[in-house]
Amino acid sequence: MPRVSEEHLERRRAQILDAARACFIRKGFHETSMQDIFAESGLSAGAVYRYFKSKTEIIEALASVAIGGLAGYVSEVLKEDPVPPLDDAVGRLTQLIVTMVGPDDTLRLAPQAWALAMYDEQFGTYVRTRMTEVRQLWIMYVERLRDAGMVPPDTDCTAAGKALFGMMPGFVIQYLLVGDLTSEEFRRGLRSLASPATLAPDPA
Amino acid sequence: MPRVSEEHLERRRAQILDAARACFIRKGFHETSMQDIFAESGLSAGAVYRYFKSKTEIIEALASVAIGGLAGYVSEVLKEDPVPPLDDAVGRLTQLIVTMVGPDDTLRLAPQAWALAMYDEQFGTYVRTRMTEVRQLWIMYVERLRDAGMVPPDTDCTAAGKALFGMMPGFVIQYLLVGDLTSEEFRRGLRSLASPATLAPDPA
Amino acid sequence: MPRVSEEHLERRRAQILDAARACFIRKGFHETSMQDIFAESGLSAGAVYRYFKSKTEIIEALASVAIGGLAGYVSEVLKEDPVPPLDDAVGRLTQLIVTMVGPDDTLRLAPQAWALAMYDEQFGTYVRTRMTEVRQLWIMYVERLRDAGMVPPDTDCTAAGKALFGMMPGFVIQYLLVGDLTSEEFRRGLRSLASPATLAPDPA
Amino acid sequence: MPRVSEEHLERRRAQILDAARACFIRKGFHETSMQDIFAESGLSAGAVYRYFKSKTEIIEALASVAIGGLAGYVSEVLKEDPVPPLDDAVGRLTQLIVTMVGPDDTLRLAPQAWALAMYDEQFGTYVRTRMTEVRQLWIMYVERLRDAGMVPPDTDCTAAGKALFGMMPGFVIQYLLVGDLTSEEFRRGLRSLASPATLAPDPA
DNA sequence: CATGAATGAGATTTCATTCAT
DNA sequence: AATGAATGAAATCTCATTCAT
Repeated sequence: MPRVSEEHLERRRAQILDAARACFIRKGFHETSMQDIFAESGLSAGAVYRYFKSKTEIIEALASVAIGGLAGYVSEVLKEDPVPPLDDAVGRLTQLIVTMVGPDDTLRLAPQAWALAMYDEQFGTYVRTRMTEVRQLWIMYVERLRDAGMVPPDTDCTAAGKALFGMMPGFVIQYLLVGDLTSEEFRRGLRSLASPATLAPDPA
Repeated sequence: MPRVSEEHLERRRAQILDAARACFIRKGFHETSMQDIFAESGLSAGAVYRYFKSKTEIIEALASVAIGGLAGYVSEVLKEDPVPPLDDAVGRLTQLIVTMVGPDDTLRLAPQAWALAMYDEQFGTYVRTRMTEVRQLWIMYVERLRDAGMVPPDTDCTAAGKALFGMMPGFVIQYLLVGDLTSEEFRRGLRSLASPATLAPDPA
Repeated sequence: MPRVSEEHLERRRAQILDAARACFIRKGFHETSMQDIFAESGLSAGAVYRYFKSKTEIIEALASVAIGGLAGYVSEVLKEDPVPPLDDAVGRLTQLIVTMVGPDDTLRLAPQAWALAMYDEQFGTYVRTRMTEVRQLWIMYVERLRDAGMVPPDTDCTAAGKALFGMMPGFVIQYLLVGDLTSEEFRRGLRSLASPATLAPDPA
Repeated sequence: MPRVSEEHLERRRAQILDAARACFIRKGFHETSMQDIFAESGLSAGAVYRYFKSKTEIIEALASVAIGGLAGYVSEVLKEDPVPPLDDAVGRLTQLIVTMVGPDDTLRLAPQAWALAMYDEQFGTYVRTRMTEVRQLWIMYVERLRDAGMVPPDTDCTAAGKALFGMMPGFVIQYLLVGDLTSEEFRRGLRSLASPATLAPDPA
């Protein structure tokens, strides 16, 4: 069935990734065997290996999406003009996470991707790079808050950006794993904490 | 025959867990083979299997520590009297994470444990339970903040507790995986954000 | 449909054999995959299979040439009139081997063909037949030496022919594998040994 | 069944090599599957892989013996004092080949080993080294013939040694593959050719 | 208590070959 | 005539686990 359209090839790749994603969510990267993927996709071994040259390549394709999938949207929200208030920004991004998990479950693989990054040198490097990029968006966002007078002029924007970026994994874990957290509740929680009264007296 | 001291048994178990931990950190749960653990521990297959009846049991032993290891300390800090300010509480607990990673690397397994919990029914249940317990401590902490007048009386303490609890995974990931975040910086970041000026106007 | 010239077909066959030969020399018959041959020839699977109905057929086509390729020339030299002296005959045939390896490397497959003949019933029969034919030429050559008075009248021509034929593999191996033997040196070596003084006293 | 004697280990290795040798002779290195070796040896996959870490290692173990197996004996014969006549030396070594094929068929693998050496870089180097060593014995043998006055004083001993060494592969192939040559016949053939009358007139 | 040889199912990947287009 | 996607059996090797010693 040769001489096949570019679109056909693309569909096949998607078919394989869909199958692999389903398996990985159900059983994990390593407990999923290639046989599982053949069965789930309805393709033969040879067919799958025509599109991906190893299991690792499939894992990395999906894990990369799980890690980088949100990046574009984060940028969109955080660069909005005028600069959105913090609870809006966080609330909309967590909301986005929720809606994205729906149609394309890839985000459910994020914890597995973090785990993989902890011991796989190469994938770890990729993940660190992507995380640093996205975190940089948060840092720039805090700089804009500062320029807008919404945080004090002497704010350590890098530190604040790291703290904000750090809210996302916590939301993801509670949303995906514990399963009892909504975007709205998270936002509400944030709002109540945003007061100097919660802080230790300034050391200065 | 036997007649071996309780202490001896405990030492053997520790020896095996130490070896397994080192392997798991280096290669991950599933890429680590039992033979890797035999080699790292200097024990024979038979010896290891006398103390743990399967690889799963070893994984679960360590993953449980990675998940629950901090629980006791969290309680200590959050129940302190008088109730510590938010940045103190968070700062001390992230500090604790940092110092705990030193002597006993088990915490480095936390991301792998989260990942495992995503698809392993039984372990997932365990993790959810433990997380909920620890999160409950944060919720109670917010209630004490409220009683002390440090957050408004109408605060949704559950929501706020979830938000606070959610800071921890973000710190862990940035600390372990990206490797460029200190406890002090995280705290500083939090402090600058704790202001109503960062928030959208109250919808009410 | 078709309407393709005989010449075209012949060219395609040659193209495939050229590619296969290159692969076989580089990687051996069995380590070479059909996909290697497709790539080397620049043809598709379907195209190759139109001209050869199996990998075995390709191997046999080339192995046969490797075994039988010299036969015609051997005959030419050994049947020359007047009968050439032994060192001339051997020298010219080894020389021929050397010059033949140049333009068409097929001879480099000879050791693989011998090996194949050792365990492949059918190919072994073919090789035995061809070897026996060529060896017969050597035997007839010795008979002519005898008739010309160059070896004693009671010479066992069969035995002597086998001994002479046996020089060829030794030359091929040293030439192809060790790579430090020339036709001229081989001939010189032979000359110095051709003396009754090297022999044990006649048992008679 | 641990804590096993050195001898047991040695027996197992031998058992595996025996099985592999039988398979390799019957089907060739590459047509023999590891399953074939498991079946022939009566051992499990795991057991075989405890003793040899790859199929290649088994092939090389046997191919090395096939190549180097005779070396010790060659030395013994060629260094004998007084220096044995050429037909004796060749006759006794071919005789040795014949008797060695009997009890331990490894020699039957020689053609496969030559073939392998043609394209396997590493094994090729090994084979070249061993061949050069053994050939050196022949060269030294010719030097002793010269010193004993059995060949002319101006003999090119290297060339003559190469020619003599070259008789062996020819004998092996005719003996193993065609199967109609005896050591005695080969020797007889040599004797009849050892006369200056067979040679072209000296060019000098 | 401890050893470590042995098991054998199962993992990933390759490969000769076919056939719809 | 030619393509090349697809097949699926089979290849090599690994691994958690057992049990005779």
